[in-house]
Amino acid sequence: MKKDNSLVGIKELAKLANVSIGTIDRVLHDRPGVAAKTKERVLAVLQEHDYQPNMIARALASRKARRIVVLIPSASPESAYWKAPLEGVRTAGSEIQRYSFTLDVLLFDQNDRHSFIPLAMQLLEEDFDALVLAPMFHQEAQPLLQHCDENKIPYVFINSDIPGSDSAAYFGPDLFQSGCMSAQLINYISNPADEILLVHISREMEMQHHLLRKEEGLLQYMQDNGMKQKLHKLVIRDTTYSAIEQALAEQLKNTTIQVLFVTNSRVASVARFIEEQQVAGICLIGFDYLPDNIAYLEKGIIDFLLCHKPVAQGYKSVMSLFQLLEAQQEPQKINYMPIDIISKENYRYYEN
Amino acid sequence: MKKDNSLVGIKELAKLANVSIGTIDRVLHDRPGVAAKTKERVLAVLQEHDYQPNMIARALASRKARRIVVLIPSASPESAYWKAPLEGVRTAGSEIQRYSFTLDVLLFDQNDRHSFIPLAMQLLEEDFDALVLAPMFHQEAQPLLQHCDENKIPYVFINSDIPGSDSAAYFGPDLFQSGCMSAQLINYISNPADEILLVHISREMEMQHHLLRKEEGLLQYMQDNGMKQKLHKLVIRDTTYSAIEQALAEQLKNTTIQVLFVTNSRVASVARFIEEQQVAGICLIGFDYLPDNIAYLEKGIIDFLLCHKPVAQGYKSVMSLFQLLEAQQEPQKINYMPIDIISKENYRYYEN
DNA sequence: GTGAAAGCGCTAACAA
DNA sequence: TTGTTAGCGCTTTCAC
Repeated sequence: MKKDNSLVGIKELAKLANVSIGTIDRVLHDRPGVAAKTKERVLAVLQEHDYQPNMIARALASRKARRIVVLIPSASPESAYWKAPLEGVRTAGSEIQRYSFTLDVLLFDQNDRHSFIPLAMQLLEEDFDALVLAPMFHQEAQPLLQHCDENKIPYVFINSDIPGSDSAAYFGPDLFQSGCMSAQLINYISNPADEILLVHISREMEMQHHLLRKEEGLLQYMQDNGMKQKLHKLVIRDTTYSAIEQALAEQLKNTTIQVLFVTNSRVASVARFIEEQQVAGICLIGFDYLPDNIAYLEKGIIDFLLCHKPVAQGYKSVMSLFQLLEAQQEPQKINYMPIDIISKENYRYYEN
Repeated sequence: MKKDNSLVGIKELAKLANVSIGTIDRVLHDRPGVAAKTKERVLAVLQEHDYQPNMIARALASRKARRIVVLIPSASPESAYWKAPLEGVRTAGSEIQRYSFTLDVLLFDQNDRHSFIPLAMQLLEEDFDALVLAPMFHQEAQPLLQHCDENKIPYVFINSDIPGSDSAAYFGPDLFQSGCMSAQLINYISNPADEILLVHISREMEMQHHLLRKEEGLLQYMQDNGMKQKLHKLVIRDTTYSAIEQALAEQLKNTTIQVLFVTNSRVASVARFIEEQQVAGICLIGFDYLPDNIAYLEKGIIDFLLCHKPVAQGYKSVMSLFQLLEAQQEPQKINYMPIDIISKENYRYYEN
């Protein structure tokens, strides 16, 4: 109603509520030691004047540093994916450190659940105010999540979700929809008579779930839109190049494929195969803005990459917790990231 | 060298340089009234300790509000495009007001250069510290830009550029590349035997330049990639629906078109035509994430929309000036925005 | 030229 | 249960 741009400070409020600024501060932070009636009165005044705390003054005055910890996989040379979320996390970290926040990053090996356990254990002993977790290992994460629940430590999931859990938010892809998008793209670039090869390349069980959701989306779209293309499926559990090479050679010997869809970032290996074997006339689609993939996009061997803004995932995960801790601002529960389509003509300006 | 995370404040520096904090502050801000020798000594200490000012304290202490003004077209019901940059500008505005920055938005009618002139004149008289300008009217903007140059007031361009000027930065699309992207998309979804119709819909001369750059990109790509599709071109200068309807009907009577490419956000009018006339088998591509366009995307009448993150353009324009003023951080000169591809399957998660 | 001191809006420790 | 007060690191004014 009033255009008064929140120029009220605790001093004015104190006067208006007939209390001292100390009391205002107490109810602002829901600290004990305020009589119910007083609290009520103060709250009323707060509401009435739509008090907005001056975050700068707050940051300057409070010397207690809050600690956010981030527990995600490390980027391996084999899979550079996690470099991106880490970058976003770091950016957020440097932004919030002005507000006396600390950020600690703990990295585990996504191929080895045993690398996760000690980190999770360690956190049980330590002091922290919020957690960003890539929940690759549901079982192993249980004690940690329980600890958080018990101590009212908020946590958000990044990249994949544990639907049943009490997380404050999820930042990551809508895998099913991502599959639909792939199917639509394939539908546009292919003809009904064409044949499609779907390739899963992964040795991790947890990952499989990721990939299968995409497959489901693809199948659903194909069915809903009456796509007549014949769909072949190839699962490669050995992620070495020689294994991939062999599996592909085998498959392509027996079938004529026009569209090849790789359900994750390993698409570069397939591209390498296509390049080395000089397979012609295949349209190749895969995932993620990674250097290897971009190189093949540039060469025209990969046609499209889908991408879910991994950097933004990291950034937003941290910032949502910052907002929650600093301003009691509850984040949205589910935050699906954009499904970006990257090609040779637009990758240069892409923002991860 | 030292891992000392800039914990030195002006107080310590004062002690180290054997001066008072007042003097430190003077050299920090290059204010007069410091003996050359003293200044030297202080600067040495500053360097040595790699002093990083505490921006929070600075913001809290300084009561002088800096003023950024934004001069862009208003969003009309006819063309909602500018709603998006405005939104980004507003978001940035609310973020930087914490740092005692003010932001004023001045809107002109993009169809009427006479609406621009008084605003530009008015600014010549007023006090402001930085400017965001959508340079639709080059001629009319000259006095203002000159005024800025003379008074060392930094300015950035949004949405379109004036290459020769002294702007601190440009935030907007790479129109040529945008045309290339369109062509690539068309290449994927069409066959060599297909015919393409390129449609420019605009009555503004300045706009024409925008559209022509896209056309150039398209043509270049087609040539470079040996596209055999026949290309027709239609220019519609009357932007009312009936005019568009008539022009399209005329054109489609004489030619069989498989792909229709509209070079701006007016694609919704073309979609309406296709819907009303029940034209079948046409793939429609256009620009911008606007409600009307999205509605037709949803219906399956528009197939793809290209988009250059208009909200982000507004946001970044303002923030770059904020960074420049607040931290003397020079922005990158040219900031081409991403070229996003939006379809029925991914528009839900799109971030403007 | 230089220093001292009073805030900026808030937090937190200490009194009452 | 409440009020008072001393800072947080910096800017700015005023006095020397």
